[in-house]
Amino acid sequence: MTFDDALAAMRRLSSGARHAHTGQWVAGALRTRIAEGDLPPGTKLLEEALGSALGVSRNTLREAFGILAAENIVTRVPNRGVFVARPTAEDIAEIYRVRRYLEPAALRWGGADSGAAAAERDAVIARARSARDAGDVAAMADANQDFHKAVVARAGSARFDAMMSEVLAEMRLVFHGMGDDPAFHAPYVEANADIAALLRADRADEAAEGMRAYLDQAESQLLAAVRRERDR
Amino acid sequence: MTFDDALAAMRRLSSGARHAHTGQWVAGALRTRIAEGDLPPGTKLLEEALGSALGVSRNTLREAFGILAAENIVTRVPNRGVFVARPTAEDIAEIYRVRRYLEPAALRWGGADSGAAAAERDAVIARARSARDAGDVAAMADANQDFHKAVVARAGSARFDAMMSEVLAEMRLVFHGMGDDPAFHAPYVEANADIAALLRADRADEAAEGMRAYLDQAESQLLAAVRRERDR
DNA sequence: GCCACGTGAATTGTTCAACAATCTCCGTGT
DNA sequence: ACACGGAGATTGTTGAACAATTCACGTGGC
Repeated sequence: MTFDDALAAMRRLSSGARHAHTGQWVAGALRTRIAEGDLPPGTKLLEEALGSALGVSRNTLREAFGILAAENIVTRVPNRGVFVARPTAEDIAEIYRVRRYLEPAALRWGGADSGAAAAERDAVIARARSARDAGDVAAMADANQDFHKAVVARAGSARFDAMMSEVLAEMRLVFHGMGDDPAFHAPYVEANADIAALLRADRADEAAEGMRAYLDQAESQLLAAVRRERDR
Repeated sequence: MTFDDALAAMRRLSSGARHAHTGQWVAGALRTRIAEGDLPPGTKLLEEALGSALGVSRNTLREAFGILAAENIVTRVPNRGVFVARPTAEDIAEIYRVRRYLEPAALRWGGADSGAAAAERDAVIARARSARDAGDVAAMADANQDFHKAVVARAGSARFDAMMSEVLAEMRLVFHGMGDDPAFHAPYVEANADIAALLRADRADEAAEGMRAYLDQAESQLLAAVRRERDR
């Protein structure tokens, strides 16, 4: 049966390509569409339409919805359907609440970091700087997210990594919900560099407190921008 | 249509009782069965059998499995089925990794706590003490979990509360997987009280560091017990 | 004009029956 | 002892069905 196995594997790779992974697959497809900015916040996701578009049954699509709902990327309203999440002010507050504990904790108690980790942070910062100088807002936002992910990675917890990724995915939704102002991300490039410098100098406690102040300021700036957007 | 509505609501409450909630309902039923200790770790959850037992279709049961899998209460092995999770040593390490950041962070940065929060902690500690004196292991474990939940609640984040609940649910699975030693929980009653005292004295930083040491010790003690159990 | 009120269509929640893919178990031959 | 095949059981996925609920819209009363 080995030959048939190989055949089946190839068929799986080329064509439709899945048994026991369809739900994950669909969830992934939707996740990137949403992160990319197609399917903006508030969009209603019709089961029939999406199911036929992706070539999966309504049941399977539903499973994917379950996954995305658990990640807060999508909102399920009973008997009304699922929508691309549109984070509220309270959602933003919760995002920063999470970050304001998670990131400082990872800085404060993450231990002395390996040279590799420090090098990776430096690379991310360099990427952010060149994106800023090139005026590439998307790349700047990406690099910023990568920096904060790297900070949390110091904790070495898969769970925290996942939580941070979810929270940052929600941040993307916030940005997609409003006009993406180029001047918004720029100041944070050097703020990140400052944190990295403190960390490299083994001043973890100061890095942690600096991060808390940083996040406090970022939150109020973002909330102000959102309010401005709402009253426009 | 108000009368028909009321009728429908009553019918819903009395009989089968759900449209748009069945998945949650089933997940909840399974969750308590597992937490209670029926369905011990490693148990295979047959779709056909469980579905008919709970009076739901295989599809709906599957949705419930998805919810529980996201909570790490249940393990999904593709094409093999779902099993009540049997936490490995690495899982235990991850649990304590999470707790070792989350709880100290909540202590350190949770701010001055309200009298209500302090009073609730004291009540929990009193409950733990009387359970210990009465030799009621289950009640002691419950009170201990409540204390640590109260600590994390200082952060005021629904997300952290949920994460802590999940992690503690996994801890229950660990305890169900081994013989529940009465002498195991007892020492932690006073350790909790010490943390609470530091907090009440506004010595948050010491409370945080104390908690880290506490959790370090608890982890190695638990890992040793698990290893002992494995080699039995 | 405008608001309460059905009424019918559209959509979701759930079930059921089927089938393909995969795993498990068990005998067989070597 | 051990690889090799099947037969049966279980999971993964689909499609169609139906009940429950919401939504859109036209009607009538004020």
